[in-house]
Amino acid sequence: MSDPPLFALLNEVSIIEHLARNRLERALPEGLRVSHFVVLNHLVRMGDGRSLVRIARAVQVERPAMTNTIQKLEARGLVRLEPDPRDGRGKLVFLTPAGRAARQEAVAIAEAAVAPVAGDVSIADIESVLPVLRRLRAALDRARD
Amino acid sequence: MSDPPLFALLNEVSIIEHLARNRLERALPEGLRVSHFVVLNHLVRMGDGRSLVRIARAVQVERPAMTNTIQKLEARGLVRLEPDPRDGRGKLVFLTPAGRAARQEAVAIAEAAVAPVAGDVSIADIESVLPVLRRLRAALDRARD
DNA sequence: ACAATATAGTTCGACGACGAACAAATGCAA
DNA sequence: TTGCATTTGTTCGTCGTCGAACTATATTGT
Repeated sequence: MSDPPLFALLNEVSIIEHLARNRLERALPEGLRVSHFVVLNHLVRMGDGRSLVRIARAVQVERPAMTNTIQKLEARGLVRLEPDPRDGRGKLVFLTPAGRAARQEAVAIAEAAVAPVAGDVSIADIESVLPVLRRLRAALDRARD
Repeated sequence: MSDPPLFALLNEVSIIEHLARNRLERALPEGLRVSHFVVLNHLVRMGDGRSLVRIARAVQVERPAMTNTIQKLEARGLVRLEPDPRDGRGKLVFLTPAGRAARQEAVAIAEAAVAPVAGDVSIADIESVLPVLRRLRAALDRARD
């Protein structure tokens, strides 16, 4: 009656994701959602000037969700849009200075939010686990239609 | 400019959760949501005759979400409700035979859905990873207000 | 016993994400 | 070139989850 190991793993993953997301959501400044933070983070780390679809694919949301997120970020002045000079359909997303500042602040908040658990999971633990998770992620990504 | 290891871990977790959830959602029979499946699964594994709040806490959703989920399950005849004889406010949730059958079918579907990734992640991999994740989950759970 | 507080379940309004469908622009094929 | 399929970003309708607020019942403190 016990679960296959992969189920147990996905179950843990699901609960961790939920707890971490809720925790971060509450810690972030009023109105800045986790989805916004993820996009800001992505743009800082991978470079801005990317199209909506490209960002959407990278952070695993559908295009309408990204339209919504980017509109919120633009309304907050954290992001600026320009038409793609090479593709009349596309828009390119650029970070504003305010966007970079907000991201930096959010990272600090996020670090503080997860700090309490750092004592229970060591760096070595994490690094032993990461390769497997990356492989799992890659496999799931590949298996996606 | 690189992430703290714990961030990288949570990032992988978040993506894996998203991919796995989407994949399962599409594989499940029409109208049976992942949230429904999670509840059925919980009742089979941990025993039925539990209250809504208790189930809600176990599967990490808020009470209104559980009210909604249980109402859907009841409408489908997968679950039956009885007043708690020891607490006039409470309702106890019981699985119906149809509910157990639906769960069994859903488990088979879920197993088939994740089968393609089994080749990339061995049982040994999973078991090496599980203890760390459980510790992380417990830490996050404890740190929750 | 009785008032104050907490808890179970629900309803409500807001919000984010999804799939479907659309217009505009691009790419490909004959 | 012209016609068809693809892609980009958007809008729309639906749905699930959340927090706040409410009723009814329990529990606690005095």
